[in-house]
Amino acid sequence: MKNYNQKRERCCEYIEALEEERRKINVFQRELPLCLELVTQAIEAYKKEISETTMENICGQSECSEQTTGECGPVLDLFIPIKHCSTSIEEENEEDDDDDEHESHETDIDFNDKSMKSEWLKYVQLWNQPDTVLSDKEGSQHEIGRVVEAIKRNDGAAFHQTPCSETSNEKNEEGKSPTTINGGDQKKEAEKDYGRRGQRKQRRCWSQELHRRFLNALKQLGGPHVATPKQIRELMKIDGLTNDEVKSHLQKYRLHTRRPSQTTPNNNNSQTQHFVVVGGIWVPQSNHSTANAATTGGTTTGIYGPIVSPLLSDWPSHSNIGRTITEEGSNKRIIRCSSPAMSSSTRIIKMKNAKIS
DNA sequence: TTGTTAATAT
DNA sequence: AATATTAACA
Repeated sequence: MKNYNQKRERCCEYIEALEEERRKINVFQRELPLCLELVTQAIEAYKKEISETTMENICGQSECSEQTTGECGPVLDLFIPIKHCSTSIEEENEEDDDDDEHESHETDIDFNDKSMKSEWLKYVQLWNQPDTVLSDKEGSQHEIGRVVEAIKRNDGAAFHQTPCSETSNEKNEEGKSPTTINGGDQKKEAEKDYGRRGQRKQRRCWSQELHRRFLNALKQLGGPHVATPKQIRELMKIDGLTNDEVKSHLQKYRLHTRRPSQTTPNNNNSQTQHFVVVGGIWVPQSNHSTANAATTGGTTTGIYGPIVSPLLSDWPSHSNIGRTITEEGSNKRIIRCSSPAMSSSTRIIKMKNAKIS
């Protein structure tokens, strides 16, 4: 009776929300085929349920609906907490994107169901590490587990230029302690896995979100040249993240930072920038005067790109990570900097020292 | 601890 | 080719 109406109404709500979701996802059809499929399936399931409920209502029977509910309800609850705010995954991203202050609540308030779920989702997004996340409630839902797994992989691959490790992710069930998410266990796992043969940790993909946090921390600390790995790690508040990882990422970031800007229009082909050796470094012939600036690693305006802008942009010079894919450079302008690893002041100093001593 | 470099893996 | 991990060194 009223049960029926309620149920029906709820289903309609779900369906509506799902369809909206599907519209959004549709844009990323290519990148998130499974996600799309999942949502579609869910919609179907709910439609089916509605019709079944109708039948029940007519016949006065109530029985088989339980199954369908059991099957697709959890999925929806997992992905679309309609009750609260009809968030989508992306919106969730936005949420902890700009505001940095509310990180405290993050650790405080969770432990009701919803927060647990969002935590879960966060981890799904932030890490490509497959294991240790699905804690419980998979008893009846292998299917969902698989789908989720697939989505995780897909998501990881979709948003990043590097395909992460897509293939090696499917050996994570058995009886392992399923509860933990943090780094300690990851390490242990890694040791277990690679202990015999090698000792390489599983490669970690720096997802957009992760990188955003990284940038955030960087911003707060005053830029890539003053921030230290430890500080960054602490600000990022990702557990399992190690200093070394941050260090490595920071290193890469800095390299990007001091790379030549893409500004030089290569239209004139014979445009090989002429470099001149000044005091042991390569500088563009045009302006020797910037040599000093270049060595300081500070505000170089010479061959090295603008440095302090990265506060807002993802990667200093070029990046097809985040934004629209801006038609990759069809022409390579390789000549750039003569020595790729030629870097900061320390190097120069070292060179000098070496020569002196 | 941090910054670099180089070797190696993905 | 780009990235990530690691070890070694200053």
